[in-house]
Amino acid sequence: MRADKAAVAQALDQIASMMQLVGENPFRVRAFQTAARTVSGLHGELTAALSDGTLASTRGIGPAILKIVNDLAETGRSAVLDDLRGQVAPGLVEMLAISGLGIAKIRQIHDRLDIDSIPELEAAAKSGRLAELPGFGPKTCENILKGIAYLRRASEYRLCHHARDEADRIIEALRAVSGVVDVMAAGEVRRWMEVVRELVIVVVAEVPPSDVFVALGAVPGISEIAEHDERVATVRVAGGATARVIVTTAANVGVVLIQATGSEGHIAELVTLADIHGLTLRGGALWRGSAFVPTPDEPTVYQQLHLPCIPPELREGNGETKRYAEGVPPLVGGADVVGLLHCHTRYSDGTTTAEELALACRDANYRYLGITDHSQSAAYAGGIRVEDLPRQWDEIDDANTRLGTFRILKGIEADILPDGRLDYEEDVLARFDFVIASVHSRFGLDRDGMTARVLAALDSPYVTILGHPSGRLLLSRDPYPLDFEAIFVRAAEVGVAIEINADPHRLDLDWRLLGQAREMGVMISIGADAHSPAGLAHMEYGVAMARKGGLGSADILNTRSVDGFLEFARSRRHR
DNA sequence: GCCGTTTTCGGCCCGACTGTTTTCAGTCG
Repeated sequence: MRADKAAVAQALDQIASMMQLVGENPFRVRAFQTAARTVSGLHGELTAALSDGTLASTRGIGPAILKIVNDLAETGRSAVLDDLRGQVAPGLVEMLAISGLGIAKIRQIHDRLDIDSIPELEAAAKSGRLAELPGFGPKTCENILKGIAYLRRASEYRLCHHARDEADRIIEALRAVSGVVDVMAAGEVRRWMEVVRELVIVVVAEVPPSDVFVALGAVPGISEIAEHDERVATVRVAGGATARVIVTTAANVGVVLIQATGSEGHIAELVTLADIHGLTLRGGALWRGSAFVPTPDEPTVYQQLHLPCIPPELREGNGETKRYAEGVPPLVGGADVVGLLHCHTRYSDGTTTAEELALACRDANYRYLGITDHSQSAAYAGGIRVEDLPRQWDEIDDANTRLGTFRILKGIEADILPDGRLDYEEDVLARFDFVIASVHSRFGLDRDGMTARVLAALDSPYVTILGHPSGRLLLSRDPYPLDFEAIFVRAAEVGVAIEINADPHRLDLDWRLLGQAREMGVMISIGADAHSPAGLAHMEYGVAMARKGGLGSADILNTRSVDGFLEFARSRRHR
């Protein structure tokens, strides 16, 4: 096994991108893009899906792509991919990530200006050479420069799920080093930040740090040690990511882990508190006068500072030490969430049936599943036409007879149209168990226009949940401007929940706004936005955001039983 | 390249916005 699901999916996407750049048939390209999504959304291991024939019988995977997936899985290579790599400069593929640049423009840039890298493109845009091309004007050049700047800023960060994968690989390698007792992720990864700039790994070792660093250099996948002092090294791992590795002893791991995890603000709060209690937090250790205070774990440190152990998610320096001096109210946990909401099936842009998703949910100990395919206006996502709804509802009824106490609910993710109306007539909306309303188009409205649009949608008595309320796509699209205070006031008033969309590309509502939403009486719903059974894994990120926002079980709509959830949806219709 | 209650070839996702033009190509969701 040389490549996992993610690596194969990435390779298929690369093939699709390069095929576009060489002018391949767009439908052939789309077949590869669909296959990439299908593979990354596979339930279980790729090897299993290959050997038991699941993948071969999966929709969208034909003989040609199956062979490529097989080759990639077994050897990590594919003749098709290698061939394309010989034809297309990697810089051109990178350009596809620049917003506003598509295939046609990139090909023109390459063919007419002989440009095949982003730095060359940037220079041409600045010099005015680019604006001379037909179809390119000053606005286009300006947008390309903006797009390059955005991409560059974004490239300093990684999405949290990618960061966690990278951290896990490094941790695994470090665990194998002789003399290493324990290895754990700290920093932004441990705080569940939605984007991560720096990986930080703490190593507990019973040998001197220098021994660990020597061994580190020989670990497969770690290409160089960029710098290190007595106990800290910065290493580069395969793929270009860097990580800070901090080595400590078991007697001091409490302080080291706290310092490696907390934001600067959190550490500053702790330093102040230490001072108040006659202690000094300095140099990676805790001191009482000149006496070293052993801290074998984090609770010991917080205890010395007269604090409860503050969960890592909350260590942001937002005054949490003051807020939690009396004790930490219990945060919502993954097991508290019993309903899996916001899922797509083949009726729109999902890859499986409602029943297949339901079985995966039941296996994962959920008690109900809310299917919410896209509504009719979302043509690009294959939104459901009104005439197809009864067929989906029949299938759900049918599946429910086989699922025992598990329950599938009939929902919809209805587009909020530019004027704030929803995407179906009221008599159709009334037939769903619940409705998620989301904006998927016309992101360019100004703050007042967008706020009025969303407020109007909240006024529909059929809306249960406002989906991904800011529209942000982390590291690729900024949120649209919205008056969240006005939205929270209205949502609380009319009894609409607001979603934390758990897709790691979104994590929207922003956790920074959750405290305010709760104070204003807004119910929060955690939505998986799953397009396949693999999407169930999103929930961990959604729950983490809720925890970062300081929310407890009672603040979350889908911790309620199916009856409690339905009651929430219904009560709003009868106000 | 994939698929089939339109079934082995011919169709596959389309409407709207943006910036460029001066009637439309390219991009996006």
